[in-house]
Amino acid sequence: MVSPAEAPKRSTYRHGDLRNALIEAGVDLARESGPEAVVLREATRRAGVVPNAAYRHFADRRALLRAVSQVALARLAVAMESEPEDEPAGVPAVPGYGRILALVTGYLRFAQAEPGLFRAAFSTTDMVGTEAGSSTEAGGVTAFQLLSTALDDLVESGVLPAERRPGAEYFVWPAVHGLAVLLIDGPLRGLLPAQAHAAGQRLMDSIARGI
Amino acid sequence: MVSPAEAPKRSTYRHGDLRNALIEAGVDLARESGPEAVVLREATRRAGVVPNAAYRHFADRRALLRAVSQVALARLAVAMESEPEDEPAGVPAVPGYGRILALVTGYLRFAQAEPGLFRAAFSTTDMVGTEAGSSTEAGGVTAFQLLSTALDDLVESGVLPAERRPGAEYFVWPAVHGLAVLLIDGPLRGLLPAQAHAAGQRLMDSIARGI
DNA sequence: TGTACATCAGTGAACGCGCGTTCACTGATGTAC
DNA sequence: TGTACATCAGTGAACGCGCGTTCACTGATGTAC
Repeated sequence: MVSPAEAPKRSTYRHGDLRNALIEAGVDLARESGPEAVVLREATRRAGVVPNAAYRHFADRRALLRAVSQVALARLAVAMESEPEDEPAGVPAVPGYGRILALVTGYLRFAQAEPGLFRAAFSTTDMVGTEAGSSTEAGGVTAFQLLSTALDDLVESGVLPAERRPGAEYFVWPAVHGLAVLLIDGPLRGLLPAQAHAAGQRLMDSIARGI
Repeated sequence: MVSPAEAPKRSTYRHGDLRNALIEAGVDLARESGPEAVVLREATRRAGVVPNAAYRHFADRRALLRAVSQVALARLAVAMESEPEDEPAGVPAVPGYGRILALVTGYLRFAQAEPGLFRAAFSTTDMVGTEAGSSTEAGGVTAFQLLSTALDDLVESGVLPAERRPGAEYFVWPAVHGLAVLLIDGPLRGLLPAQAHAAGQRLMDSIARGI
């Protein structure tokens, strides 16, 4: 129903890189309709392969979803890092603050631009490298880590008093994440990206004051 | 599979209050496994009724979920309001601040005690009375409204400068909601209620400073 | 360089499942006379 | 107080669907000789 000729007829018997093809299909599904749409049969269909072929590469449906989730987390991190660090008038140019603002803006922008993928990122139970300092296996850096080191830098440059540092990410992150979530499917859903950006700015101001 | 004798054999032909029975069953399902578990057939099963009987009271599955969601929102509000307003040592007794702290604590406590119901509360698209000041039809008051009026009181009692008031709930609420969400299925999942409470306290301190 | 063979990725067919939803029905209840 | 009847809440049976998952298979590929 999605598209008539979804399956790209293989010429070879072997697929070649089915595992990644399935993950990519799963990512597409998540983008379109969120994590609950990451469905084994549809993923195999899109990869042009028979349903049970997936079991050569994933133990079960959850395993595929987990892989998709990790990709989503990685993309979120990339979106945060690649957000340009522009510092307009208003705020005095505090070193390191612009960095955090950019990360947060990237976070919110990603959530709004890719709600399905954003939800998929946080849909699975085991999140990589966010807690207890476990390093990322997938070869990326997580949103949480980006924020943490940015806060560390803030301390290092003397902007943030060291005694305020501990646990600061448990304050900043929830605030941003909460705004993102409410923007996606909460009562703030209707907001345009521009309005969302403004809300993010205001949030960041308050956070800066709070820290 | 859930329970052997789930269906409470009716003696009368008519059920009497099937609509509410279905909602109540739906609420139970949400409590047990979240909004995606709110399933028409199971709800009718628990109400001791044949599946299609539900269509006398709900247009479709989504309509039932919507009703369940409203109940969940109402219960969240009740949990917030009934949270005792104790003000321990540390913080100076600012009038109205204890109230907000209690609301927030109730919010977090509910999210952690009833994660499935909490998720169900925010699962549906049309949330009652949260935006544009639409009043609650269900006869309750929403979390958002509680917070807003508490902030109003804070201004009235002179604690919060009036110029800081506009949009304050768009800062406080996301922060609290974000913490709640991350506590439920995010990387902060493992935290014990006591730890969560501490995190909430710290968050509130930061918020108070931020406001 | 050529042949035999083991590996194992993808096939084909099938399963049981629970779901949402539609249909024509039936029989308890409340109302009009 | 009693009877006829309309209403409409719940019944019974069935539909088509897509899902996850298992089974024995097959045939392309890479390796050993």
